[in-house]
Amino acid sequence: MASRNNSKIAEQTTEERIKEAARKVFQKKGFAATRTRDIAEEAGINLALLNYYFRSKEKLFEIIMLETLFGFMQNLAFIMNDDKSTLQTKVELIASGYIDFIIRNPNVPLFMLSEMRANSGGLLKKLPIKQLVSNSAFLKQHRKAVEEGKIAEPHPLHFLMNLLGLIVFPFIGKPMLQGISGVSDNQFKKIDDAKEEVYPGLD
Amino acid sequence: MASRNNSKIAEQTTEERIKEAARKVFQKKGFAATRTRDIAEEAGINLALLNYYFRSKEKLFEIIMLETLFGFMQNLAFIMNDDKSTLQTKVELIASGYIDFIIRNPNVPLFMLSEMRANSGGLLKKLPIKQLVSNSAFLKQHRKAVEEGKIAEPHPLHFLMNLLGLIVFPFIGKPMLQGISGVSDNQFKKIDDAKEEVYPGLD
DNA sequence: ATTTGAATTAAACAAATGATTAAACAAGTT
DNA sequence: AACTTGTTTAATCATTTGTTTAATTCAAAT
Repeated sequence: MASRNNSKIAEQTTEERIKEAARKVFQKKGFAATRTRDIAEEAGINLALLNYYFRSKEKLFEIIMLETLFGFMQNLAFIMNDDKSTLQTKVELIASGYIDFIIRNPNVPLFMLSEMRANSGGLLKKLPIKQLVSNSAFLKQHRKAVEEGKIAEPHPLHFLMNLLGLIVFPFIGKPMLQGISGVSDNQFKKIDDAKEEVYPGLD
Repeated sequence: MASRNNSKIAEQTTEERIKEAARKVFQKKGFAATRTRDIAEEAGINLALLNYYFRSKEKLFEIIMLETLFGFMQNLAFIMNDDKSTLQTKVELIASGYIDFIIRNPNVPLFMLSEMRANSGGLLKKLPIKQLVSNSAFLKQHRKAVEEGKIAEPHPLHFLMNLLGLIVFPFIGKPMLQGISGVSDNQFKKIDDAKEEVYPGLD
């Protein structure tokens, strides 16, 4: 049991500490802008430990990326596979669930979108989300709603993209729009009412 | 028309060549991931010329960023200040105009969103877009439409964000959603019909 | 033809950065 | 105590990267 380092911060192994710091810094600044020394400092550990536990910056990043992707997805997949909830409810749940998620992890959306482009598009294949989505209750309900003429957008992926865009964009676009319009910060507070703006014609 | 070096690449001064290369690489990979040597190579010039014409990587980036911002904005501002077009038409114009813009500059949205966060939020203040938007015809028409109950979203900024999100997100989210769902590329081709999906209940 | 100044190049520099090494340390085992 | 094993640290290495310098080319002006 050499794993207890009671001296300093926590009931937390150094490996966890490094990962947590890496997650924080990576998500905030992206892979390229992150220096291993940033992570080491944030974690309060020696630089060499990063390479001791994880072999390289890339390896560590890949782990963080996968975990981030997974955390982002499981929420969605869970809701989409609920047989009991209606489509309307699902949309609301996805919206409110993701809004909560983004509030807790403000940097994740842009982080994922950015890093997915440059580096790690292939990482998605390591996650079993494809099946989770492809035969979900959501898909069936959506198809039915389209047939009944309740939803204009026939492609479920477009529907999902539009929904996610409505949820995510106010957050990632905030600094830009804010800079443009010079609107104050608390005017943005109401953003989490966004769920009521999402496809209001649904019900 | 004397000084024409028609032999090689272009009717283009090296300074322009560097800027063009810088725009391309910066927009694609972001500031941190871009090496000055990448730009030099892309431009087909000697590395030192980059510092000869533009003093540093930062300076060059700032120029590219400002120009990108401006190009992204002037389109919007122009449409929003047209007194003759209706709000409905404006929305359609903004949508189709931006879709065209994004198709021509696929990397710009994510580039702007990413770099705005980390580096250069203050650059927006160097552009006279604030006024252009704040007393635009769009704003008045939007207010009127809200009073008449034709638009649910009362805040023009939210309205704009939702609109831009609907336009932009399918593009920047494409690699992600595509990876998740494993959908083919040509299924995404129809994306530019997005304008018809934007606030369909308006008319 | 010579001069002049801008444009361009090859080379090098200095700082940053990812990674490694060798030694020290702590804790358990014999 | 001596030994082993996993952990940590300080120092260093090797490469990358932004920038600079000094020399060279080139085109126009004198």
